[in-house]
Amino acid sequence: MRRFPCLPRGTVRASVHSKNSMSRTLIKDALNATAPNDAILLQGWVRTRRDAKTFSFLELNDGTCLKGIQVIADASLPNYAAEIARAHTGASVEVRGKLVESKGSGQKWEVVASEFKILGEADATYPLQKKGHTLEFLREIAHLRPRSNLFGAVFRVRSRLAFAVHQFFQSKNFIYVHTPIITASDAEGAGDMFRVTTLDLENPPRGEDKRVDATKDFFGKKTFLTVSGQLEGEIFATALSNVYTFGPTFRAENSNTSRHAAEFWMIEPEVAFCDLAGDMTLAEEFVKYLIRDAKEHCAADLEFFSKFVDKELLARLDFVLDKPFVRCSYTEAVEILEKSGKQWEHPVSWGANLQAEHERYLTEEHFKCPVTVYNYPRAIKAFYMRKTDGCAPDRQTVAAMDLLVPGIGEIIGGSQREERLAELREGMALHHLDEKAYWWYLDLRRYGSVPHAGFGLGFERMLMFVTGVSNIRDVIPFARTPGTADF
RNA sequence: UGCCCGGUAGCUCAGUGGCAGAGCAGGUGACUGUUAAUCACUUGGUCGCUGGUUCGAUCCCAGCCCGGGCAGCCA
Repeated sequence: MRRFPCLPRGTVRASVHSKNSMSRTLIKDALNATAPNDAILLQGWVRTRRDAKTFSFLELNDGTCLKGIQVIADASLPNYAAEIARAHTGASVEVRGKLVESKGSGQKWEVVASEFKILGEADATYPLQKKGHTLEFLREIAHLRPRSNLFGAVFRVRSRLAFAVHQFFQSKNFIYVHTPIITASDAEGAGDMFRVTTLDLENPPRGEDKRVDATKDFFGKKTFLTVSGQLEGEIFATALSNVYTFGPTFRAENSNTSRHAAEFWMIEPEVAFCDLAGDMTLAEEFVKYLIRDAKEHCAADLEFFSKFVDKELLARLDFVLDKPFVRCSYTEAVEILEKSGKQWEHPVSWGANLQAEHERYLTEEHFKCPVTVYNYPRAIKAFYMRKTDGCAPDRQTVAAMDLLVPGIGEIIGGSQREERLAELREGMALHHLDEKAYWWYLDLRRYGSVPHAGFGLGFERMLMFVTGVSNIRDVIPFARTPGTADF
């Protein structure tokens, strides 16, 4: 659909093939009208039809907002008998008529049709019914589910929040960096990677040792889909000061949970001249900004979620906005868990990773609030995290932090990075990494190194938190999970 | 990948070792400024697949496939 800049905001030229040039009004704008309108053109999909003796009610939705608009099609319309019978749920239609104040209750405006045309019929096999469907069923018809109330709302919020991500960082003078999707570094430690290759898998080139010869591959070496843009982000942070990435991320783990996907979108800010405390503050501000933005710009959609998905959603979002997030060191967290008197499936002890049950207890039961846990044992965290000064030898920690939220668990993971060359090399040795593969990363510490920190926010997990939708597959247009890459 | 639960009409589900059920959707009719309208009637089935037990299996057993939940991995 072509947009014409001369038209008022929200109007779109109906079609270059139209008999006349009346502009399309989006249903969102029609519902927000401040005055009646004698000539209006609506285009959208029929949600439901109710027939009276001498006319029909049609509820029309075009995805621009949650609500549909009520259209009155009178039996005196010349094509009424033929067309109205075809106006089933799901059909696409074009309506010309008058926007008038509704005689019925339940809506302010409605459209009395003077012309009514079915553009695309939807017969009885159309899978979306007026009744509610299970999320599992809707996943199987991911090509049609955006036409449902829930998924329309989810993807409107997704779009808005993606925009808000940029607004937040741009307003703080962060530079947006496009880090590569294809990467040759296979030891970032963030999980299994998808191999990228153009080699003939049936008959790959082999070296003298009979092993597949990766030097014959497209890039002359083994390559993978990125699991994180962080290392490249650090390159730009140590040049442009404040940067962020926002793009797709890939993990080839065989994870079958409601909060893992093989392809997801991650936001990774990286801040030069910043320590862990500053990193935690930025994370908290960021999360609150996104929530506030959704509440402001997606109010109707959020109300829908709180009515049909999670009754406590709005109260929880307000609560999160009102309170400062709790900050709790790993060592304190372990003490809390040990003193809780709970029977843990996974035992708690200093040095062991916090398990989901532990994280859930901290954020949902003990603090009842988002919690940032920081300073984790060095042995269980990544090589690039900054070694904490002055630790007891058997309790060495690094400046890592995880932001935990009720219902979802970890939504952000971040750290202050090790900026000291000697300590970084020590960390790499500890994790058995080959320095040669990271020569450029080490160079950042050789030349003008600065303290810096950053984190990764899982965009879909944030959407789950904001919408109350409890499965990650339902906040991604087309989810990629083990065994599933449909559409 | 491990543990657990499920798969019966288009959808949501009930059910039984012996003729396959309901609600909704669809169809027909009635009624109505209706709001997931209402009322009456009505069409609709490879009971996930394969094999086994049995006179007889949708039901019991085994294997497989698919979906979901939880755990691990993490964002």
